[in-house]
Amino acid sequence: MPSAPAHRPTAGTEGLRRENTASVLRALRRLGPATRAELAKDTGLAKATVGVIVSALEAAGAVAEQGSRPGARGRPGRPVALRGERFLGLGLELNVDYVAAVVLDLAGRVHVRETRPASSVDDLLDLARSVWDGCSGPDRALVGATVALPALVRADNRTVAWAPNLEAHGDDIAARVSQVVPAGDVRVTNDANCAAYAEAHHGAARGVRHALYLTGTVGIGAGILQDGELVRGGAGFAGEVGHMPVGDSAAVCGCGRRGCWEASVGLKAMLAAVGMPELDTPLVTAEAVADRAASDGGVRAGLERVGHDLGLGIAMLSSVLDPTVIVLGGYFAPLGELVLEPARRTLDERLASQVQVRPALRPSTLGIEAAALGAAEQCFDPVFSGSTDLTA
Amino acid sequence: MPSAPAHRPTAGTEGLRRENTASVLRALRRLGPATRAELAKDTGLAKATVGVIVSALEAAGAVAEQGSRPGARGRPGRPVALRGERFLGLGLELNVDYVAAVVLDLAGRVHVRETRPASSVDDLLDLARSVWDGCSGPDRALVGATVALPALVRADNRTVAWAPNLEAHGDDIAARVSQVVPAGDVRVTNDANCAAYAEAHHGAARGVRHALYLTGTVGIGAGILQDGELVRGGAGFAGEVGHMPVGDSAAVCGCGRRGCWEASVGLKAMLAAVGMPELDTPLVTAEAVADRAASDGGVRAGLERVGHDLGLGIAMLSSVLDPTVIVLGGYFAPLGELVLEPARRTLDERLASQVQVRPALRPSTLGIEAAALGAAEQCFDPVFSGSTDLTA
DNA sequence: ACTATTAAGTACGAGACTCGAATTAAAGTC
DNA sequence: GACTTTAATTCGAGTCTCGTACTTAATAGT
Repeated sequence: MPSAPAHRPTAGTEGLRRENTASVLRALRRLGPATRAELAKDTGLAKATVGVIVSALEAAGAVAEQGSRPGARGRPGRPVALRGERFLGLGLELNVDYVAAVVLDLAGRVHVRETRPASSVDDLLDLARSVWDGCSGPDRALVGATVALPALVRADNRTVAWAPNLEAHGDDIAARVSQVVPAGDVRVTNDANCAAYAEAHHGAARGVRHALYLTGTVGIGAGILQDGELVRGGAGFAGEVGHMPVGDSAAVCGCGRRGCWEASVGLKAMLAAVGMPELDTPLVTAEAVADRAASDGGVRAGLERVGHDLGLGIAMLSSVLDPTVIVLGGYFAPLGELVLEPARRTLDERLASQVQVRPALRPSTLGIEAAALGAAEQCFDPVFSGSTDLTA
Repeated sequence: MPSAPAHRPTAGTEGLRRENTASVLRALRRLGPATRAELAKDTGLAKATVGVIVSALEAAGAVAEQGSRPGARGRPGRPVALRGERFLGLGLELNVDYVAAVVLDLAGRVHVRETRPASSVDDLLDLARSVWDGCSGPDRALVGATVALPALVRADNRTVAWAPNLEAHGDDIAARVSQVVPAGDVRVTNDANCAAYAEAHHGAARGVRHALYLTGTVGIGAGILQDGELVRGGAGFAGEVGHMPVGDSAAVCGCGRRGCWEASVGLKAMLAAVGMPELDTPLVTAEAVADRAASDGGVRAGLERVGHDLGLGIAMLSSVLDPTVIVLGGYFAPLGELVLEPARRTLDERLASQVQVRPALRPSTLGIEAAALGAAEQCFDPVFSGSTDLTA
C-alpha cells in the first residue's frame, strides 16, 4: 500500500481538543460571525463543548464577541467573530521584476499589500521588514511567513531545485526571512500554487474545491487544487505545464525544444501574434494590447489564435484533472474575454464527452499580489487544520 | 476559501478511539506482524493504549497473536497479525468483454480471483453470487463491495454519467449487488482508478504515494494517485486522458474528432501500426504482437512509433502531475519494454527541465484482475481511515 | 403590566479515552 | 541462581466531550 508516514494529528485528548478548536475556527471562517449555538449546529459539537472552546479562543485573542443581534424570538445569541488584531500571516513573493508582500489576518482581511519593482532577495527582505514594522505591535503574533517563488520548490517547502531567471539560491531564503521577521515557521513554495490558493480562498474560485489556476508571463505555470488541497506531486513539481507539447508544434521555445505550450501562449508568443512590443512588465504590456484590440482587428485575430491554443491546453488539463473552475492569471487577466472567449470555443470542441461539463473559465481579479496573498493564506494552514493551537 | 463540508471524523472520545484503532491497523498492514511494543513505537501511542486497542481488535477477530519470536534479549514480544478469516472485501469489475471478481481479506491476501468472458450485469451478479458462496461462512463479514466500471462515474460513487460500449445504466448496479451479497456499503467507481489503487497497494507502485496508472485497451484511461489518495476531480471524471490532443494530430478517433491520444496509442492504432489483426481480447492480441515482434522488425518499428506517442502523453501527464512511478496496464503490459523503452526516450527528450527526475515507467504485473483487486482494496478504505469501527 | 414561550448559554456529573509510572512476566546472560 | 533486559499489564490521574438540567434574556400574547 502507499506507505503513509505514521502521521499523528490527534492521539491524545488534547489533540482532540486541537482538532475541535480548528473545526470551530473553520466554521467561523466559513460562516462569518456566528453564535455558539450556530457553531454547535455547524460543527456537530455539543453546545457545552463549543462554549468551552470559544472561551479559550477568546482568552487567546483569536475571537471576540460582537453586539447581539435582536429581532428573533427567544434569547438572542451573542455572535462571535474571528479577531483580526492578534494573529497575522505574512506572504512574500520574489519574482523576476517585482517583490510583493501581503499581511493577512486570521479573519481573512488584508492589512497591507505592497509591491515594489525589484528582484533581489535583499529587496524582498527590505520589503518584509518594512511591511512588518508597519503591522507589528505588542499584541500581535505572526503565525508564519511563506515565500512564493517562480521556481521548482521541493516537497520539503524549503529548498529550491530550479529557478530560471532568478538569482536566488533559495535554500537559505527561509532562514534569512526568519532573521528579519519573528515568524516561527517560514516556508518556501511555488508562486503558481500560492496564487491558486489565493483564488480559492479570496478570488474567482472562492469556495470551489476543485480548481485550476493558470498564470501567463514569459512562461506558463499552473496551480492545482484537488478537494481544497494543493496537488504537489512526488517531488513537489506538479503544475509545470509550460513545456507540455501543445499548440503549434513548430514553435521554438526558450528551453530549446519545439512545440512547448508556452511557445504558443507565453507572453512573447502573444506579442508576436499581435505584432506589438514588450513594455515594462507583462501586466502593462497586456493592458496595452487589450487597449489596442478595441480598435485593431489584426490584434483581435492574433489574440484569437492565442486563445485557441490556450483552449487546447486547457482541454488537456481539464481531461486530466476535471476542475470545476479555471482561473486565468498573469497577463491573461487584463486580456480577459479577448482570449477566454476563443479558449471556450476550443474547449467545447475538444471536450472529451457530451456529459463532461465545461469548467468555468474566469479571469483573475486579485491582481499582482495574488501569489503573495495565497502565501499569506497558507500561513494559517496549520491553524485551520488543527496542527497548531492558538490557545496554547 | 474552499468551503469544506463540516466533516466530523472525530469529535468525541470514541471517535478518537476509532482513529487510534485505525492507526494501529494501518501499522499492522504496513509492518506485518508486530508486537504491541513495536506498534506503540510506530504509532506514537502509549503502550497501555496499544494494549487496550489490540485486545478489542482481537475480540472482534480482526487480529490474532502469533507464536512468539525468541532469540533476542529480554522478554520476547508476542507478535500480533491481521487475521484474514473474518473481514473480507469484494471487488467486482464489469468490462466490455469480461467480468471479474476478487475477494480480499483484511491482511491483504487474495482469497478468490475469477474472471469470466461475459459482459452483462446479470453475468456480474452471477459471478458475485458464486464467488461469495465460496467464501462466506458463519464467522465471515463482508465490509463492503465495490464495482469497477469502464465509465464516467460521478463523485457520489454510485451513479454513472457515461458508459460507452456498456449497456449498464449503472445507477442501480449498486442496489442489485447489495441484493446478491450481504455488503453493507456498495460503491461504484471507475476501473482505471481501481487499477491505480491496486497497483499502489499490491502491484508495481506498492508503497508509492504519487503514482499514475495508464490502461490501454480500445480507449486509454488513467488513474491518478496524489499522496496516496485518488484524484477524482470536481465531478468525479478526472483521468479521462484518452481524448487529449496528443500524438498524430491527423489520426481520426472513434469519438469523431482528430488528434486524440487514443487515436495514436489505443489498441486499434497499435494494430494498424504493426499491421496485425485484432484477436479475442486486447491482452491476447497484445501477446501475439509481442511474440511476433521477436522476429519481425516491422512490428518492432510500429511499436516504436506507438511507444513514442505514448511517451509524448506521458511527458504531458508528468509535467502536470509529477508522479514518482507510472504503471502501464491493459494491452501495454504484455508489450512491456517494446513500448516502454521508446516511451522513456521520448520522455527524456521532452521532460521540462534537467532537474525534474524522470518518473519510473513500469509494466503492470497484476493481470486482468487489477481493477477488481483495487475495487476490493477500496472496501477497506473506511476501516483503515477510521470511519468504520470493526470492534463495534 | 404580566405571563407564557422560545431560544442561548452555562453548570455539572457521567462516561470514555489516553498517558505515565509502577508492577508483573518471561526470556537470556553472567 | 542472581541479574539484566525487554514486553505487557495494571492502576490512578488527567483531559476531554456529552447530555441534562438550569439560568438568562429576549419576544408574543393577553
